[in-house]
Amino acid sequence: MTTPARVRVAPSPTGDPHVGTAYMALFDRAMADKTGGRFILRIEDTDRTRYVADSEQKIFEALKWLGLQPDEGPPEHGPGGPYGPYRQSERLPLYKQAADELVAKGRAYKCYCTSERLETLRKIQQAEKSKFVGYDGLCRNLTPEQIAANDAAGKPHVVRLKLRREGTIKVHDLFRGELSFDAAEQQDAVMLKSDGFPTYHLAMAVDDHAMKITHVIRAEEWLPSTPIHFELYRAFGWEIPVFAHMPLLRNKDKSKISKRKNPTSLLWYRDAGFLPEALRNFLGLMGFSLPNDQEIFTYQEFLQHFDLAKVNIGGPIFDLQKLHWLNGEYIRRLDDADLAARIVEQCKLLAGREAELADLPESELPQETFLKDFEQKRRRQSRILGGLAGELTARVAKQPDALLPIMPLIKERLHTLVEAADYLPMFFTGEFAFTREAFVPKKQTPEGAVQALKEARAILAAQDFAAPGAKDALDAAFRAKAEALGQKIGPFLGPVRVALTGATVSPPLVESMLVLGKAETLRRLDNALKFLGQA
RNA sequence: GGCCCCGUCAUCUAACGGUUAGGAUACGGCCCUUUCAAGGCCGCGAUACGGGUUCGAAUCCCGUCGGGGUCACCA
Repeated sequence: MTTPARVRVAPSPTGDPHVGTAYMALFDRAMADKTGGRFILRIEDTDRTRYVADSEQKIFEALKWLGLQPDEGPPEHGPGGPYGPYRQSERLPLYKQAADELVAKGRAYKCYCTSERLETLRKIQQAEKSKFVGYDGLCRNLTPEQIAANDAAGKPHVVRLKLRREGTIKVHDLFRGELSFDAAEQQDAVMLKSDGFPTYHLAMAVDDHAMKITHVIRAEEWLPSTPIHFELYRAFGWEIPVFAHMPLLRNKDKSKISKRKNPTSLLWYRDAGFLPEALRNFLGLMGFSLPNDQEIFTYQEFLQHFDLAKVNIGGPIFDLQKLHWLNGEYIRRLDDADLAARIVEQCKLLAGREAELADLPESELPQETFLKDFEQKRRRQSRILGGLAGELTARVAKQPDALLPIMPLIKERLHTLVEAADYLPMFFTGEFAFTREAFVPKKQTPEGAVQALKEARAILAAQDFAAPGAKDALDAAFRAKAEALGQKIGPFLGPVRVALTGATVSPPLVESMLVLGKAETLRRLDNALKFLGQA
């Protein structure tokens, strides 16, 4: 039952690595691991007009980041393998040979129709509301003499698959079972383009066959062209692998996930401070579930329960809000050293990218409210974090565990690494642009603020920060003082918080003071008093 | 529009043909609290609709409706 599967992910290098690629790669990786098989990365670079030079490198990095490395793939980025080359542009002779074979067998033919003719044809068909839209087969029955004449005249041509005109074409899908398509509605698809490059259809079949792929796990958008693929395999006389059409990831409006409505670049998720294991977990939740309502799981746990046949094929909406929650869960489970290291890495990743991370004009911001807020915040936070890179790396270089004491204070406040920007700066600078409003919220008075600062200063000045139990002692002292003044502890510590952190929202105060040290804490209180004109 | 796929809370999903249709996110409330979080408790909230089959249907069948995908010398 579990013969080793050979599966592949086959992205085309046309831009940033896509979240859908990672989604397929996860299920590929699981299928290979579950069966003791192999996971292959094949680069489908047959479209020269859309080729982006550094895309392939990014795809590989993104898969590595997610821990979804292939077992076989282009040797420049990894393991290589016995079925190479793994880049379609390096396999051109194979496709030519395959196309020739089909023509020789009478299963394909040369077509000399111009793209102008094709376009006109399409327009007419659409205008006539014709049931059939597609190539009309004009060149299907060219005589050998006509073909020779065309070739002699140097006319460019494509090679088209010669499909049956009647009956039904049966295909099989792992999830949906047998599916029938009317042969008359299929068109003679192009196999070889006039530039000598293959189309997806030919290249996919030739390579999957040559690479001994057992399971074609791909997106549902391919379902309509599956009849062509089955007929192609049949024309060659090859064994047909199992086809499994995975659901499409969706935008909030249920349309297929797209750049304009949802972040689709894996690099975006990395930049925004999502943990690879959290994103991978989240992708695993899309269409699959573990027993006992378990939502947070390691790859090993996922694998333990994985069964390709149990995938839920209703198209899941990619809910960034839930990923945000899940990422927070993962961050909270990180130990302090790990979290600190990841924050430092994130800082380095973002350093020097201020221009790229500038605020977006309203018109370029996403429409959806959560995403819009997230993107605005994330850009601001990214700039702050990037700016901290130098200071952080310097401190860690001097003292490797310098950040450790801070981690417990911020860990449970983070949902992404980038959100550390909201809490970290106060530990590295005491120079704040104070405003009077911050010190004096509604219902409070300037005198009250000054008094609170002075009282707090007195308590702190009398306390040995290094003493055991310093935290509890300070807690108690602040509490007692607030009570003595007839105040609640919250409002009492308000001005102190602003003095110490420059913000009205911060990590817990007393713990923060202990991290800062007595001298720095007192200095900041004095600065604040000076600002309020009460030094 | 033709063809194809899909249809359980707003979202991700669970439920041998027999459950008060479960969990999670989000949202609301309460508790905890030093701000913000985190955490705890409670609440809101779904089997698209109509027919069958069956003692019994979210589950099987048909239809309707809805959503999506696809109709390139792109993948």
